[in-house]
Amino acid sequence: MRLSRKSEYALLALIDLARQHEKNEVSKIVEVAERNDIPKKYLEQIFLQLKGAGYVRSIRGAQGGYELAKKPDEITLAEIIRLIDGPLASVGSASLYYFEHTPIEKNEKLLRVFKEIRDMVSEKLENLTLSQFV
Amino acid sequence: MRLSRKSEYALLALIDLARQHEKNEVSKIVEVAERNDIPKKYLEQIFLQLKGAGYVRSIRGAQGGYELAKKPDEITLAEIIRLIDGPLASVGSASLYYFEHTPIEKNEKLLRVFKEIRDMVSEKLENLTLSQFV
DNA sequence: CTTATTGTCTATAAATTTTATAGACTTAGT
DNA sequence: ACTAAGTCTATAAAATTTATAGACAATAAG
Repeated sequence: MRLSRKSEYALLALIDLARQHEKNEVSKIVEVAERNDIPKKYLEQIFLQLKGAGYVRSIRGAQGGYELAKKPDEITLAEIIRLIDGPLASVGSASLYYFEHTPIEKNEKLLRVFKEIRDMVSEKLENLTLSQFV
Repeated sequence: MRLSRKSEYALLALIDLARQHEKNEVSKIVEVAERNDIPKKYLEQIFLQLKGAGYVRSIRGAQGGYELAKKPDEITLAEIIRLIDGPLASVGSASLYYFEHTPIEKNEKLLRVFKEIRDMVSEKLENLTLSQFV
């Protein structure tokens, strides 16, 4: 899978929150944005999406901000990338979570190769959590 | 990396040519297109690109067509995908052939993960040739 | 030597995705 | 009240993907 800029931002922002998590601190969007060179307005949207999926919690109003909604070791790279970018697989027809028919199915051996690659990639990303990157 | 439809078409078309290669036969674009359900006009462009890169040869005029310019076991999946889609890596900053700076470089450990994934994927695709799929 | 067949080349278009930016609104602390 | 922060929805600019169109060039067959 190709990571979008948005996924890269999401991972960096979550790791940032994971660091604050250790200090039991809440971060404002603008702080996370500045620390990681992420456009603030874009990060707002990303956090909303992460919040909708239950990875972060927000506190509104003055002195508000964001914090992780789970422990850093309970959030894997795989689920974040799937949330933001969709399939980990290289082709839709090799994807489990986002299957769709694509021309490559015409050649079974070829399809098998991309399923094997998907397996290697998922295995790796599903076993890495935010806690490994703080 | 995410494979584009175009890459899927290119692989299928090349494998088709590899089959004809065994019979020492030339294929017309329209034949390859029909056998593999590829839009003919799109396949024209793909073949032109593959020709430019030296993977296929064309014979012009009546009774013309396309054939492989190399032996099937001399063409790897990796090089075709790189030609059509660019980087195998998930992020530009983990790519050797198409390196570019991206935000993820801010976290070295994270970058290392995507370099490891790139290595696994390249290793696999560089060791598979068209001959394995005829 | 004319015609039919097939590849060549370049432009363009439609759709989708990516990468944001804008601004009005809501909530909560002081 | 006022200010600081998150919320929500719309929109836009750019890039990429996925083709389609059509005029042109080369070659074989009759």
